Amino acid sequence: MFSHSEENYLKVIYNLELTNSKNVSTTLIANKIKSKASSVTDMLKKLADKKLVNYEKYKGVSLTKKGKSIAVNIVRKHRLWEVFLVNKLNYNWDEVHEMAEQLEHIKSDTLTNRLDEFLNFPKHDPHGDPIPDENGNIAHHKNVMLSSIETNNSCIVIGLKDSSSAFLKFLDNLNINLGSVLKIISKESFDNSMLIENNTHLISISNQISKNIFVKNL
Amino acid sequence: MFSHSEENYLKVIYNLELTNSKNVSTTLIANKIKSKASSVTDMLKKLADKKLVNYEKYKGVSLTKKGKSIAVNIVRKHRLWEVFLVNKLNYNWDEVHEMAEQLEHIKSDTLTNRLDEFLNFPKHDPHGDPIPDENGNIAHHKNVMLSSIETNNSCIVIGLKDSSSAFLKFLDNLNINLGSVLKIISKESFDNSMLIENNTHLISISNQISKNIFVKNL
DNA sequence: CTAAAAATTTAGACTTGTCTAAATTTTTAG
DNA sequence: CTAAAAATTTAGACAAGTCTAAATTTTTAG
Repeated sequence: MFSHSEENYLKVIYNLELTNSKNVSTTLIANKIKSKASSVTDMLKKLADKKLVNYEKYKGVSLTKKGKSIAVNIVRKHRLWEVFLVNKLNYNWDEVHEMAEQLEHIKSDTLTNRLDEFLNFPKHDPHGDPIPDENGNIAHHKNVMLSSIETNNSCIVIGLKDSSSAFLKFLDNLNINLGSVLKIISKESFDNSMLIENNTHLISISNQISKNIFVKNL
Repeated sequence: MFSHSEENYLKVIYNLELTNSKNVSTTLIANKIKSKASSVTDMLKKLADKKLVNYEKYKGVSLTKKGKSIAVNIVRKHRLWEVFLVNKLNYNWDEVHEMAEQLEHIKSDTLTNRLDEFLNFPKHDPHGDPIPDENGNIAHHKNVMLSSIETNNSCIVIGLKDSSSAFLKFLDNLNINLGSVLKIISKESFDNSMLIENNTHLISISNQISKNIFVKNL
């Protein structure tokens, strides 16, 4: 149906539409997939021919309904395979991205849904990102960041904005995971760092970090 | 490391070396992968440059040690994924080949071995074919075919020579599976068909069928 | 507003893997 | 043994996807 490469572009455009503006620029895509702007232009034309993106020269792209539906399906597969790797094969949350990048392109009408069932219909992947259902419906985080929680309040970690391997390992070292309950002890106004309590440990967290952790107020 | 296509050629050459002569011909490969002889010639040259096959013009190919080791690893992954699909996702043995063809190309140093462990180190895939271990060691069937069993003897089904979807469905209909115990009631000399007993059922089986079922004498 | 900078596209080339048609080699039948 | 048939290789073409370098358009700074 669609090539590995086409699927990758659609997935990347989908993710960039969520985190950036509505129309995604050529350069942004090129950086994300580590290729060149000229290569991206070529592919955008092909995707536009297939009615998967809305593309106008020099104006960037957005996904069409059809393109979005394909992208969401790739995201669904990526996240389900991540759950499989962590829950069934005992990988750590920082180890699964590359494998899932490959597994997300496996084509089968039924495999994804059987995997979903085998994993007990998980709602979130190991980084807290929501998993679209069979029909492409996907819940979205409410944008509550750790940085916005008030002193003396407690919250629970529900997701991450940046799921790079380096960031995940860093959180592991601080003993912060999905579900961790954090209490804000104090906030420093000069650098916006915060002192938080995680079980018995006191941890100082920079603003850069606290702006990348999604939480739910307790 | 190696492309999807290169891996496929190596796997096919490996399988043809087992079932056919030592040197595999261009045409045989072309038929197996449904491409053209000229395409095969091109690829054989590339594989020879990479020291994965021994290739001499007009003489066919054989795998080098390196080529064989890659091929065996692909076969290992293919068969482990088949076990996963049948044992964990409840697919039937005739439904898994195409998915496994895709999954066998997933590249990860550790994934295959973790999958192996998760599946409890299975020795055979759902069609009775042996699964190579981590070091590439692989058991081979003793070539006892159902057709060679004497009247009044019993045997147990341990594997199949032809694992095409059609043949697998056919066996399903006769209620013959891996592990089925079959008793030979009689053999017809004029067409070499045999009458066998499977639990309570009497089944007549043509010689073409009985030559494709591996068994172990009881 | 305008010139320089940045972003984007175009043109042309390259790689991988495939194909058709023609040429060559090997095998086979008589 | 030899001519026809079959198998194999070569030559040249093509599609997908990528790249560099040059041209063009848009954005930005003053």
